[in-house]
Amino acid sequence: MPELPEVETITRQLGEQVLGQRVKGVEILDPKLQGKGIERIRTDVITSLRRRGKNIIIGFETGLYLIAHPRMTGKFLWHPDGHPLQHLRAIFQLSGGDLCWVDQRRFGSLMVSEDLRLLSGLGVEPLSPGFTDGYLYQIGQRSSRQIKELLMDQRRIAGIGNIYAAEILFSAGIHPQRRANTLSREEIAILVQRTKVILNKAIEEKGTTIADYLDTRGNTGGYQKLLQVYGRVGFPCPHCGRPIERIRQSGRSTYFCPHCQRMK
DNA sequence: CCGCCAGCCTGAAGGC
DNA sequence: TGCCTTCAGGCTGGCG
Repeated sequence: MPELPEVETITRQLGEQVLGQRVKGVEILDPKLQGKGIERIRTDVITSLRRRGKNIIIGFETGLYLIAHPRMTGKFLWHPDGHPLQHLRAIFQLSGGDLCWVDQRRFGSLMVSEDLRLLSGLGVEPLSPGFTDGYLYQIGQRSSRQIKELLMDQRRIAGIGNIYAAEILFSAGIHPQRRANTLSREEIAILVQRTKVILNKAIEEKGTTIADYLDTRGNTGGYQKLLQVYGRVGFPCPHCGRPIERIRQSGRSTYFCPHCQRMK
């Protein structure tokens, strides 16, 4: 579920909440999480917190890393003392409290490794200097895929999912089914610029909560108030007032304004 | 390389 | 009330 802004929020909060703490014990409640090496971090001190794409990377003094991917419903909750927790899948008992991994649908993954090569297939970070007009134009020219699919291809660009892809394309005025290799340099430049603006704004708002997402404090995000098209089928387009439509792309819903986002 | 689909899971919501 | 279908923010692997 979470995309880049949500995972960035989680990572920043964990940096404030658990950096420097020592692991006292680990309890794995979901059998699917067995065999991932998680028990190896039994007494380590947390020395770094990073994000790569939609992955949260917790580094330890021993050189181990815990790599967490929330998929649809995975989340870390820091020290939710006293509150009964549904869908609790793992508990990291730290010197300052409990870090709980909660995941209703159990698609999320946790794994421990000494190197981060398993993340080497991820594409450029969209908020890094490497995500330029030239880069997107180059990968676009080599692809006849629909532009929304390309934006969400984690091997090319790491961190954009279904919500922000729709919002970025609306903001750029580009139809989600446009073939990537038909976009002009001007359209590509707008796309890159809007991607950075929207992702940064969403981070500022601590992410988007549609149904399930919570940050590590158990709070919802704020960007759902700013969504222009996502989930808004039938509502008036904020630009032209015509109804927002929903289509299917590769089995997933895409929301857009057919008037403001033309095919040609 | 590409697109499409099932599968992985659980729960909410809507139709009848 | 209950039963059934559909839908959900992600990703992988298999097929053609």
